[in-house]
Amino acid sequence: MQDVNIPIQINENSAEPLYHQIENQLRSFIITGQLEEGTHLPSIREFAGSLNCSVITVRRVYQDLENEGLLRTKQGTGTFVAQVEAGDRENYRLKAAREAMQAAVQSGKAVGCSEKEMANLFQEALKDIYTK
Amino acid sequence: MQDVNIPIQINENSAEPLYHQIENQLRSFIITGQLEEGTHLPSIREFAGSLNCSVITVRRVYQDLENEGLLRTKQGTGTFVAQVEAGDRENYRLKAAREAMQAAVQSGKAVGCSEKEMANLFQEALKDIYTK
Amino acid sequence: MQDVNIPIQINENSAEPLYHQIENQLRSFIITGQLEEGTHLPSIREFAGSLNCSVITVRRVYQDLENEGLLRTKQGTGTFVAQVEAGDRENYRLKAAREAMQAAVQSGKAVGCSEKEMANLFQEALKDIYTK
Amino acid sequence: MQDVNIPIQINENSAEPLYHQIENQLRSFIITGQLEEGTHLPSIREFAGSLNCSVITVRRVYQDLENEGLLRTKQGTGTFVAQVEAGDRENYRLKAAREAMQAAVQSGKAVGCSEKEMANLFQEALKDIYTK
DNA sequence: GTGGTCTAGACCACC
DNA sequence: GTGGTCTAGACCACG
Repeated sequence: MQDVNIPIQINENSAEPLYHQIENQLRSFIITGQLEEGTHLPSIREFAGSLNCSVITVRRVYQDLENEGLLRTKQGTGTFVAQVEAGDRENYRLKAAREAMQAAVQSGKAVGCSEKEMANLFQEALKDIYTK
Repeated sequence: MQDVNIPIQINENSAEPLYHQIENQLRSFIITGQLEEGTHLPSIREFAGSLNCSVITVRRVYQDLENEGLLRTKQGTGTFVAQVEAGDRENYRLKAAREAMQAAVQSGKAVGCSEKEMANLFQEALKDIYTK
Repeated sequence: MQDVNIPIQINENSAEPLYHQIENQLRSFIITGQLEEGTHLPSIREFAGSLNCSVITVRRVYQDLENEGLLRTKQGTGTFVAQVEAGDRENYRLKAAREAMQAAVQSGKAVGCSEKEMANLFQEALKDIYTK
Repeated sequence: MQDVNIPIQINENSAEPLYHQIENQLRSFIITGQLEEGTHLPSIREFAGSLNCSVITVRRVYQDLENEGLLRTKQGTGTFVAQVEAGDRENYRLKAAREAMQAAVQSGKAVGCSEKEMANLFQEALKDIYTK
């Protein structure tokens, strides 16, 4: 149980809601194990200050993730990273990636890409992103 | 110049806005050539009726696609599929697919997927979607 | 799909949060079938007005129940009672009652009640409440 | 007058506030006679240490139970179990159980349980909890 | 018109 | 100090 600094990147120009951006990144940190079980997250007020947003926005993030079972909060004490079962963690980890990939292939098929073209796009994306 | 029936599929449960679903499918039909240049689209009212949605929604769709240069509206006559240059068509065709693929790979990396895992997800998606 | 009047009872003196009271009663109406699938709920503004509370409170209620899968909301259109599978409905229906009953018996055992005493308390409660 | 070890069980995951859990269990021990009149309770600090919680929490517990007349505090000496009249003891004993049972039956009725279903739930709870 | 997001600020309960 | 609830009010996206 220790307090930590959490490097959230906010994109103000994105159409994605603020609370969504924060949620997604925080979820990633938890399910990849970069934030360990029991870690004491910053208080909502503190986090709001460092993110330069409203406490309500942070509260919503914490609450949503608590509903997902990734956080545990105790009144008067703070908010902590919950215990995540190994199986659940693996499911969480692949769920977002799988959904995005299905969507990508779907939209490729919609505009008439062949399987070969899709494979090229995939290799291209892989190279672009994993060598950054 | 002929009037046509356009098979749009609406998913009521999707979080994707209605106008977006229609736009994307109509765009696909145009850039894949399933709707030929000069084709006379249904009137806003008629289309709204057959889609069982508001005329406002269809108006927005036509307007957005006109702004993209895919449609052309003639006062008092109707809305037609515009001329699409071969190069533009190819760009259009790959743009959406490429962006979705980049997003998918990005989100995979975010949750710590290895390149191999991504490749598996890709093959899985390919099989799921192209054999449907 | 029709608009309805929903008789929510607010107890201002209760320690139970306002949004909780509303949620619980609305959930009951849905899972008991008193609100049928597809029913168009009042808009958040309208409901807030008739409940004499903030729109935010109503929004939270709708959102929580949507997360539970009991409601479905479409931007610009409104909020509707979702399709509830028969099995799910039965589970929902008994879950709250079962939990309360377990808690009651637990607390009875904690203060040393015999099984016979508990049975008396149960019969007493049954008579008090079901003959009202 | 003797010092004792008091086996309080804390459930960290419960939504029930910490001070409530402790209060309820301590109250049970007193009214069931498991803690006899005159028993010298641990000091606030000592108890807080063994429960691994804040002294503030224990102070609140002692104070609440003193207000209920179940404890008696003597400056500089400590906190003791007060005299409980036989009638009061019986009232205390049944009060919590009766209230929980009424609440359970109420919530059962709210979701449309028949009296027979309630009886089944009661028997089920009785078996679950009294045979543990 | 509908819901969706974000804000500032108040007051309470808990530790 | 912590989180929990509720408020009023603004602005945007959707139909």
